[in-house]
Amino acid sequence: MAGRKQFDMDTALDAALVQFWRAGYAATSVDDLSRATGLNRSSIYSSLGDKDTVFLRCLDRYATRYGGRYDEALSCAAAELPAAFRAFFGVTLDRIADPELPDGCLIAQSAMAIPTLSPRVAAHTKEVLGFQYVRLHAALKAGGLNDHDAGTFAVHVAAVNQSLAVMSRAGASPEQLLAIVGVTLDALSQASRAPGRPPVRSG
Amino acid sequence: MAGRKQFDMDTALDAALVQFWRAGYAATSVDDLSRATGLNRSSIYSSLGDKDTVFLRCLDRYATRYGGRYDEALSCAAAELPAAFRAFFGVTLDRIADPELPDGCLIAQSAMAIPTLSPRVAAHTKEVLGFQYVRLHAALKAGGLNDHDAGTFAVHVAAVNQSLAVMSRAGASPEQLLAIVGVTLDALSQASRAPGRPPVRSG
DNA sequence: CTTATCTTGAACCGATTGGTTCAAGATGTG
DNA sequence: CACATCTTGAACCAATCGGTTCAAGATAAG
Repeated sequence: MAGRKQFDMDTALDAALVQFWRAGYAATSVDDLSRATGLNRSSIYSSLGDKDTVFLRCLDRYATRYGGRYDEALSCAAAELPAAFRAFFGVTLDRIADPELPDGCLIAQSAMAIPTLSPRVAAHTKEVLGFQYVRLHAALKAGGLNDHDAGTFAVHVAAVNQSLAVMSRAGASPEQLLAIVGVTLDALSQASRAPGRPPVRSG
Repeated sequence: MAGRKQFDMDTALDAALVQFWRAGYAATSVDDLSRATGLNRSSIYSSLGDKDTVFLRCLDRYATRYGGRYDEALSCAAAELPAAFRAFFGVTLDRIADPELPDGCLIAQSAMAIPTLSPRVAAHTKEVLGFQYVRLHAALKAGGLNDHDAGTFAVHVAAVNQSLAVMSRAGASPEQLLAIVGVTLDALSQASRAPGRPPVRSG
């Protein structure tokens, strides 16, 4: 028919994603998005939608991209549970080590900001976090853990994974991040080796 | 001399603290502080300082208040290491369970927002986080762990403690939060029982 | 009551917020 | 070229942002 799109939607969304990822929702203005994407203010509203919509798209983009990598890492859980979870944390650690990407985690950041987010965005954030729990729980059961242990470790691993974002932003070294996940991986292989004994005793 | 202060500084600072704690730095305006404290806009600037200063005061207030409780919890580390750390996490869990206080953790929130904070506030946030690490490291050594293990568990415990804030904001149940710390406490008592063997093997 | 201090409300500042509208220009197709 | 689409810059809106100033009022000590 006529003039095609002159900007790359993927590139623009990636730029917006990095902006939100670095500064968070509240500290990112539409002008910031305009600067980051190189798109005009009006183009953002006509092509990407309002701030909330852009943020939701970025959340989905982030979740889809890294969710796939997490799935891949966990795919060998049935055969080698500890190795699978070492790979799982490796996805996060690699992302943190990438100098082109912001530290932290967009999901964790959004979770912290939930009380200030619109109901739409808040609900979506919780949904994405729930997905990760399901993913982890399935992998742990595939690895031979019983239902209770799988639930325990799933929420623990999810929490530790989120904490890497906080600690990296606080200036933790790669060695320190490795130490954080090391304790968890050790506990996991212990539980994996002795599947009969409940690994968590609160007494 | 003349007219005394007519507002309670402690009450006002507590109100400001809760506001920052709930909404974070970026999502809190000076008007929000005015509403929360009940103080007039001009009174805030004359009595509490500008936004950055008020935030710094709240950070200190938060750190002092809960830091003391953490110290108290860890005081029995030399005698009963696992019990001390169960009490340590208990401080955080009790705070989360308190319906009058916001979920999450002001320090963790500030750490996530570091890229958007002023250098002054960012540096202070890192400082406060460093204090907690030192506190944990000392307790772990007092409990009999060697230097390497103490460093490993100190950063792990600090990370897990921060993660409780994220997970609670994301809607995690008290049982799930208990499961998160349960894995860590189990790994710790394991290491405490076998102090010779390094509890973290990355192979 | 006088006086010195504290507190208040309100106005003001320039800048920025999220969001909308529109006319002009760029683009590539037919 | 003519046409339809896409993109742009700019202006505009009401609202809010952080920050400052100041005169009026409240307060309690002397």
